[in-house]
Amino acid sequence: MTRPVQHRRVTIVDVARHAQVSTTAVSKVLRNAYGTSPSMREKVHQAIAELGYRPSAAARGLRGQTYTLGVMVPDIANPFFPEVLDGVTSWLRDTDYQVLLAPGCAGELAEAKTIDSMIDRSMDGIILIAPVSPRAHLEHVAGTIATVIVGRHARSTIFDTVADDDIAGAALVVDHLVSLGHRRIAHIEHLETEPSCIEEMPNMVRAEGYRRAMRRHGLQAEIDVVSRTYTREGGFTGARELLDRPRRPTAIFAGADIAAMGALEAVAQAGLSVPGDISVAGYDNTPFATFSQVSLTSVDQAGRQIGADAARLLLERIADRARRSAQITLSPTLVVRGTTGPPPAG
Amino acid sequence: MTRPVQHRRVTIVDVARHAQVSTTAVSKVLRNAYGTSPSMREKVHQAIAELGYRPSAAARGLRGQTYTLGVMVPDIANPFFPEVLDGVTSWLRDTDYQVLLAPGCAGELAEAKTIDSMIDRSMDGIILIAPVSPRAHLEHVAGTIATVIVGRHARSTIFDTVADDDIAGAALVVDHLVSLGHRRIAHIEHLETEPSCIEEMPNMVRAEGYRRAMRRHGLQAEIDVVSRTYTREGGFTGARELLDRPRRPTAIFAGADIAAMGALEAVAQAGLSVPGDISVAGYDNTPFATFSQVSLTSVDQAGRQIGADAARLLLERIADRARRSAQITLSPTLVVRGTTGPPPAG
DNA sequence: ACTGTCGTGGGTAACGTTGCCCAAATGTTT
DNA sequence: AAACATTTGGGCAACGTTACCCACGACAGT
Repeated sequence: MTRPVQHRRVTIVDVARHAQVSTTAVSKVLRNAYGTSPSMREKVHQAIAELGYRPSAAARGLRGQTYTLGVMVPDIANPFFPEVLDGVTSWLRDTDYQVLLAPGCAGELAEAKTIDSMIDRSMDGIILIAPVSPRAHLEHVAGTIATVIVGRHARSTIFDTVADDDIAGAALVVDHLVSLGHRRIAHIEHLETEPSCIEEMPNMVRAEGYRRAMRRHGLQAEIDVVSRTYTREGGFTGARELLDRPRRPTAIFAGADIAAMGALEAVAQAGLSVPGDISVAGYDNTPFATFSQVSLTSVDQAGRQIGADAARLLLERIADRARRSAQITLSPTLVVRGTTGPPPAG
Repeated sequence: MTRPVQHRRVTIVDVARHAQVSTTAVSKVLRNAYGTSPSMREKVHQAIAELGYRPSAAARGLRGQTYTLGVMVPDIANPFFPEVLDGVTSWLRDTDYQVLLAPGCAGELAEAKTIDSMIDRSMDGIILIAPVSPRAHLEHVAGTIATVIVGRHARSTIFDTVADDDIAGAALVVDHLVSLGHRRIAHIEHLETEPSCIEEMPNMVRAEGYRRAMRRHGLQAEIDVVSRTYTREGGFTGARELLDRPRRPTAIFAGADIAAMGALEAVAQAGLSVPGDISVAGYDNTPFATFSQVSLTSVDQAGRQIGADAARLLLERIADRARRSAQITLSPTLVVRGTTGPPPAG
């Protein structure tokens, strides 16, 4: 039964004393800065190991770096985001940076609070995934802290962006469905309740891509969009509305797998079969879509790659805040599975 | 085109000057400490608002509190954890605390690194979900930082625990299957590669609960456990092994929904129907299980409640580090759905 | 009038780290 | 041999906040 004594934390001063050098020396070794001899490095490293010293991020933060990167995800329950996160962390594996996730940011207000809290904690940089804040606010944030924005189709001089080509992704789905013989193809989009900087958001671009592709195929008269959210609930009610139409669509393209999931439920509940009576496609190619009982046709936007690129850009921007901004656009691919097929005859 | 000037951060000194009071006064108002008159509070609050002041967590951390709580999750892709997290954040909604998530902790080494990084960042407290570290290490951590452990069936004087009664949960599944007429009920368990403090882990307790329930029904001869991991892959290969048995089980109880998902795939791939040829049950009652196309019978362990309890205990422990430790055990319930039914005749 | 007590406010020294500067010793060029 | 460059190490002052003290005036009870 060891007594849980409250030890005072080992500091750089303890290490310096133990290694018989100055605190400056220890600090230099820690940051492998200029002006350290091999023998000194040796002594210091040994002292660090013997005392089990760990630098205080708080004290470092007060002076500058914290070696902490923040990632904001809009919805932790959406299975697409873990994949992006995985890309981020695996890119940072061999660095000194620690990634921390800020969860639960529903709405512009909560998002601003979350971003502020990351700034307050002196993080070295942040990755914002599909933020809903107005453009001007993002610019302001990026002026304060190194920032990479994922998903938004924006171009700024002070932040970098990584996004999927949502126009192309939506076109892949429409092209696929048209080539199967569909004409009445409907879309379930995500609509923010607070309308700010709409046209930059990935969901809006997907809807626009759908419309353009439909027009390209001469199907402008068949364009049919219902506005919900990218959630199971949104997909469910959206699909139900579509199924109640006098001329029911023969295919539903949901802007996200999680919405497609809800749509599939609505279709099943209506007693219709997939893809016999109606085809359903999603977006994101989440693990759920690959599940063989579901086998959802979906657009793959390479979440891991997005995450890795975002991490890389963030490190570059931390190293040089004034460097030219970069915009990376990744090309999506279509993964055809069992939920899409030819429309019913007649 | 606003020029992105690098503003110096607004500090407590600026606020003090602007409000014509001392920094001490501002600090007191911020923490609503003793010794502030209403008029002073008024002045300070106005100055804070006018300057847009935000306290630096780094500086606060150096002195004591950071108002930051850390949550470690073992696997961000497992859909059960978002639910727990949701419970945590909703309980903390109206407090000054910010929750940060530390992702990706596969294995004991990565876990230790993650915990250390939270301690380095002077977090006020941490919630560890199903940690795999040895008992002694957890005690040591809890001696350094306020700690609540979720999932482990442990009892300590210095950390609190919240767990589901996994023995009872496993029994619910076995009882249900037996009442349907099953006898050959197999179990897919999760086995850590690094074997430390095995018997405390929820997965091991579930397996033990399965064994006890089988014995209670006089089915000790039918006990059949395959060891994998709580992943889709683990469930898939585990189920395949079970299906290849000369005397194939009539029911499979996977220790987690995500493993049950893999098991369902293996069953489908073997050309068997659920629940006609074989029944499948899971654990956690994740959103996936509720999906009507899957309709997985599963044990609900009230993730939101677990998270809320953990948050509450953590705040209590932060307020009083010496208080008696608490152990909360929640009773699971069984949600019967479509993947379980009577065994095939003969 | 004299001692306490209370309410109100401020001064100051940390907390642990790092960037800037300077000093001494050593090596290199003219 | 003198002048200069380079390497090696340390002193010191921040960074922004808070806990601990002390000072002052007002007011109550002797």
